[in-house]
Amino acid sequence: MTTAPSHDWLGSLADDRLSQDRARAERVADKLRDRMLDGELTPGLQLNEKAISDALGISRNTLREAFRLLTHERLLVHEHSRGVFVCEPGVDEVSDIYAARRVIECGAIRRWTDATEEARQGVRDAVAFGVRGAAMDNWLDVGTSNIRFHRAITALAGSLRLNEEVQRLLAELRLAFYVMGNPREFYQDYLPMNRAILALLDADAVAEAEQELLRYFDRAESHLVTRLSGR
Amino acid sequence: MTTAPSHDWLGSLADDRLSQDRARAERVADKLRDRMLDGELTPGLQLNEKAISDALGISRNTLREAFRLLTHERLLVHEHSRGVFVCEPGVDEVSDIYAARRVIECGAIRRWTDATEEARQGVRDAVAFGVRGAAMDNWLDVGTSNIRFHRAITALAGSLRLNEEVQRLLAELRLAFYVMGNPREFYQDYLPMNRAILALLDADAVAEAEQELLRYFDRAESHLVTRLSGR
DNA sequence: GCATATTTGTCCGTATGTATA
DNA sequence: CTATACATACGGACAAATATG
Repeated sequence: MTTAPSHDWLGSLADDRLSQDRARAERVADKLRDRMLDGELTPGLQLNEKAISDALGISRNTLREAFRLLTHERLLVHEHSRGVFVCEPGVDEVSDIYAARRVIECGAIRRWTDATEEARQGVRDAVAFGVRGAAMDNWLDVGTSNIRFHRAITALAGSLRLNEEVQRLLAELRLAFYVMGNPREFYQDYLPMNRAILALLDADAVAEAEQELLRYFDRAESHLVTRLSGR
Repeated sequence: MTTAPSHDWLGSLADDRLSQDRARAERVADKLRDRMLDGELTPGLQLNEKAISDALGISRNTLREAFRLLTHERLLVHEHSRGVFVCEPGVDEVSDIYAARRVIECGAIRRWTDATEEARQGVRDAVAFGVRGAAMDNWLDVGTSNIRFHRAITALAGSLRLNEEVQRLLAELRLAFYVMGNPREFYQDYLPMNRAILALLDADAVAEAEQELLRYFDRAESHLVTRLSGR
């Protein structure tokens, strides 16, 4: 596990003062999670308890509770008597995540006709957001639209627990995306696939949409795996 | 939230002394989880920090970390400045759980032909265990065999993350089973269904097996929901 | 409605064990 | 092997919220 001693990112955490009362640990966890998904806290980085708790003006116990939350989300790994580190997902983890996503999202997309109109509209909105982003050459928006698209597909099943699980899986995947330097390279191929899936759904060709979704998973996984194994 | 002041179950927690070194909070969480799934810690019961930490010979901070873990598994609920309570899942929660299980397990069962022989054998073993239990009129074993069966179905997909999620869902569901006084009443109908599903799988009739699995979910959910709403 | 006791939320200081230089 | 740095866990403290009479 590589240990980068730079704590430059600490400043960005302490900018706004945390107010006193409740759920402080969860707010700290939210802050740390944001920094991880921004790419500021890179995979493999060690998180020092004292440095962070001092920077945030909170106690170590509170910070440890935040670490627990993030460890449970698989964004941090905990090595006994060594500390916590930002996860760096490898090939095995990525394959496992895609196996889970294949099951969940393919199961969810079949509910298209049974889903609420609101849920179906969520899928359309996600695609539309990505189309606008691509038109304005904003590939960061295209990336987030892709996330939104897959969360919207999952939401067709109408289960909060399923939604949360997919959100965890996507957050974990985001740490693997770190190896993809250029977001455009990764996402430009997938926006057309999302549009195709939506077109099939709107034509009530649900089985074909599921097949297309499976093709997406195959391509995205192999794309990511080849990048990860070549390091 | 009902608060039962009886702390009789504390003795059974403190029986074997906790050894010193690692992951103490996780072991405490395991102990508490076992007591919940045994039915010793009944839904709605409040867990007193000081009483439990004293009984276990651990500090409050360590116990609070264990609470965090179990809260994240949805086995405990945390009410601010009031404390933690054993979850009592209602109709909405149960429906949500079954919606998630329908997606996950139906997606997983389709992998039957692609799964490893080891995973397929796991399904056969679970059914066989239930058959033996029924023959010996041991309905507790039949109950655990049902849990094993559904975990084995999930394992066909070959994703550790999916397995863990289903395990969480089943643990949460177990708290809802509390309203079913007689385990035999609940399980005796489902063992034949599991046998039928296995027979269809072994005949490579995967689509029919999935349909039968869906029927199981519909029956189990309505069975539980009618019991929960009539209180 | 009020006063009191209990419980929780938050934090500190410290002793101990462990890994790394 | 020693020294240093760090994580682990404990006990105690105090404020704030809640429950009880």
